[in-house]
Amino acid sequence: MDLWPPCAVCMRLEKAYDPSQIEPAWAEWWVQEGLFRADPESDKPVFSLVIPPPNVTGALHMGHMFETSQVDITMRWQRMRGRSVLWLPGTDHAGIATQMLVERHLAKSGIDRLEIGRDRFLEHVWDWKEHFGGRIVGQLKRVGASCDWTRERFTMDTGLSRAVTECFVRLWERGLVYRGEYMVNWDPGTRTAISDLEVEYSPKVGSLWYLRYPVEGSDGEFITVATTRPETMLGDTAVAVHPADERFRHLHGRSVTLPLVGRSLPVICDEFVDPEFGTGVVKVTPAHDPSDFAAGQRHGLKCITVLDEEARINSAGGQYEGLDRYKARARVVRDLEALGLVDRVEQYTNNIGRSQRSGLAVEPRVSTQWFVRTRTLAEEAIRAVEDGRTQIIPDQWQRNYFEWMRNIRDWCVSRQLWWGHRIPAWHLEDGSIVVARSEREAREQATRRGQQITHRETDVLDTWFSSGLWPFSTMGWPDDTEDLRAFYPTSLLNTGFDILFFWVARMMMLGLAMTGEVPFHKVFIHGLVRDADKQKMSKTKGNVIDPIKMTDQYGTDAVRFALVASAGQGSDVVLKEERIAGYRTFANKIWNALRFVGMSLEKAGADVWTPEDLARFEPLPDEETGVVSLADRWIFSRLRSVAEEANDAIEAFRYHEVASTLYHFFWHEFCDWYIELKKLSFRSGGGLTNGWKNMLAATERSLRLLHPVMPFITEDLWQRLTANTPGRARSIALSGYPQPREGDADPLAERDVGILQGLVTVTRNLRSELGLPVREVVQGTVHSHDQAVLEVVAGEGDALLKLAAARFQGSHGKAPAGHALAHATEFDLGLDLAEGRKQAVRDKLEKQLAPLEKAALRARRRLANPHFTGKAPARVVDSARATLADYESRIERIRGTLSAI
RNA sequence: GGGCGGCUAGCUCAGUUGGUUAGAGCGCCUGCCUUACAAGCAGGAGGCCACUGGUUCGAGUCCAGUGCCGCCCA
Repeated sequence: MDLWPPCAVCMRLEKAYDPSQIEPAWAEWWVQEGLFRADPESDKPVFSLVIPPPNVTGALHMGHMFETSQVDITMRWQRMRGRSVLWLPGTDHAGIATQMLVERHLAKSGIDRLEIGRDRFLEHVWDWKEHFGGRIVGQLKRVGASCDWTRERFTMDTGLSRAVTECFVRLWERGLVYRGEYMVNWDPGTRTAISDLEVEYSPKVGSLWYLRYPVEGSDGEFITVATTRPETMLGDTAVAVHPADERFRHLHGRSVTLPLVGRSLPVICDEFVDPEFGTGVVKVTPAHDPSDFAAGQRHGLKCITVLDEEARINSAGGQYEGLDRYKARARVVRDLEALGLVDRVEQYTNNIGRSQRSGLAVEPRVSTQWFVRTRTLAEEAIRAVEDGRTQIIPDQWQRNYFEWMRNIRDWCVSRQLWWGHRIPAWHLEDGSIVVARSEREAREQATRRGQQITHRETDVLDTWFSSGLWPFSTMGWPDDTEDLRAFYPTSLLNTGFDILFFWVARMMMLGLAMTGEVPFHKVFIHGLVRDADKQKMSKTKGNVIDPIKMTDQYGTDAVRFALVASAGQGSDVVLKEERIAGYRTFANKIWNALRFVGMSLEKAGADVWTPEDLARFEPLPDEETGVVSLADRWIFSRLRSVAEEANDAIEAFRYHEVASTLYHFFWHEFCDWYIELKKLSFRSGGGLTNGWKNMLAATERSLRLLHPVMPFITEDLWQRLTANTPGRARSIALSGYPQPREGDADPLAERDVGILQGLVTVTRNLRSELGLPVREVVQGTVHSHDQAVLEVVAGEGDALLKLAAARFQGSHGKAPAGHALAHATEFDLGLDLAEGRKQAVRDKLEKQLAPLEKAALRARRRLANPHFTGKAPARVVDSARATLADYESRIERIRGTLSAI
């Protein structure tokens, strides 16, 4: 990439940072250069992660962006600190969602999938995938996700499909897959079974109808049943009462007649009946209600299905055949009313289960489906978390995981769809089934049984079945590959709590069952991205903030920073555009700081530096005086602390802490104090002095600290800063992450800069409170008992003049009465002022006195308490004494000043 | 019905094992175009840490209860 022709100092930057000028090019360069390619042969320690594969037809939303930002921080950090990193990207075929999308698309051109047939339809879906599948991948590249794009996978790739078949066959062979007629959640919209997890419940106000069924052999006697779904009465095969319910003892062993149909229904006794609900008598419809289905099994009742795949009444519904379930309901009620069999109707609110996909009310339906037996799989998955092989962070999610796993039900994995992994089962002439890795293998099995294959199973597998294999199917399983050996189990999974059960739990179960190992050692669960009103972002609400739009407008770095800085560990992000704009100004600050450093270096005539100059850990002394400047000692010490905090925070997934630490350091320490102090020693034409070398090293190290969080601007500036440095890394992403070294701490420098900052701040404050002209140099005296303060006053006169516009004399001891105007812990400060300012001084000091006296009173009371001095640890008591002494000293000095002026 | 989380400045949120006068960003007020940045600089105001009780020498932090908000499961 030759965006930057070599120049003496490649730092002639525009005044304002414009991310759109640099980001797309760097994003492309990172991919082209293959900087993030994983090396299975590396002997470095490994850090690996697979991306939660987004839907292949999807577009990047803020949730992806948030997750990607966090992961990218971790991955770039791991890479910079010398790990062999694999970040494996890819996409998911998203069975139902994609099939619906393509069906809708085809419908617009008047094409019906049932007319064109399975094969033609699948061709259309693949076309669609080729056409739109690249979008989200391109967006991930654009926002700088440092994935190994050479390893991109898709859940329907040949290799992954083979893994799906292999897994299914192995589960079948172990008796962990079974097929049978059971009640499942049926989505009449997509006309497929769906799993329990794909049903979303919401309360809906409806009616509770009380229907009267005539008792047989007892003329004129009725029993009344309560139901929310009168149309299902067409499929009733019994009525039930609780065995201990005395009210209905006389009905035991009797029968009733089902109105409209005329069928005779036995009265059964079963404890599933709640005597408190309705009348205490319930109609039993085994084909259309889960608990009725179970009761039907217990009592050997017939199961009469009256609804078809689209929830219309079928031929078993007699005169109602062909009616939609809601129309049928109205007709049934009307007809019963006409017969006087509707006793009454009450308003009733119940929870309606809706399909996550179609939004239609789910219909409990008996059908033949494939299930994974989950109990033993779940037990192993629970154990793996209990014994710490996999750690869930933050740990509150562990409880949810255990709770769900312990109450898990068998997993319905068959879907009546076309787009997905077709179940590797073949039907034989005698109605039996073989499960096999291939049609040939199936034929062999059939032959052994003396049978012929009639056809292959038409159902496909739940999308989450293939997603459940993702951590190892993507690395070549079931073969024993180099990647699997190097990178599996993966180190970390970063994902949202919304798919903890859908995905994480299934990966745990299938991973352990197939590979004998946990799929990942740590799971970090992040929160949701919400809008400014804390609402979930959704297309239907129209409140989505498009990450790509924000990226184009403010820069990826700003969007990433806003996302990670806005969320405490594991908590939701409330995202406002102003916040993103705020971090663009931070990027601009960095840009200008580097612009200034570059310009100044150019003026100084320094243009070439060595890697050693950049990697310096100890500041160099001034060539003439042989002394290391206070500013340099201080910034090197601060860099050490910040490196420590940043490393610790990233390691522990405290991303918001990384963000705020770096933000504060760069802006309020590096820019506000370090650069300002260094300006004092800037000279033209002096070349690359030691002072410059120190600044260069500090600047470069700051960029490296920031890189994982703000990859684009730091890459760009780092490339410019090091353009003429021989032997440097190709990219900042491949340079080292700053590590704290014990010897780099300089507590004396930190103390002295603290004093300097105190003097400057107190002076500025006085200046503002007293209304002194901003740049008028004032004279004054600093009184202190502390030798360190007097040394700073004597040694940092230039800094005080520049930063506080003041010339100070040091004076040992207390200030004479009335001379000082400000009283800090370590010093009194006096300025030479005209008389007229005295009242302002008085106001200011009196304002300070009140809270100080309150605090002193509290401290005094505490120290007077013998329980405190007796029981609290000595260090706490000592520090309380010191604090009180400080309060009292300041109060006394302020009072002294007040009475003297 | 069972479970989980939250309640701290006008807004969005930090606050590690209990220990000085509770922090940040944004917003607000005042003054500055100081030779990197007005997307800037300097200064400032603003808080019964939801409520009640308890443990403790000491509670935003630990315990119990109450209220409100949100989420998950049935």
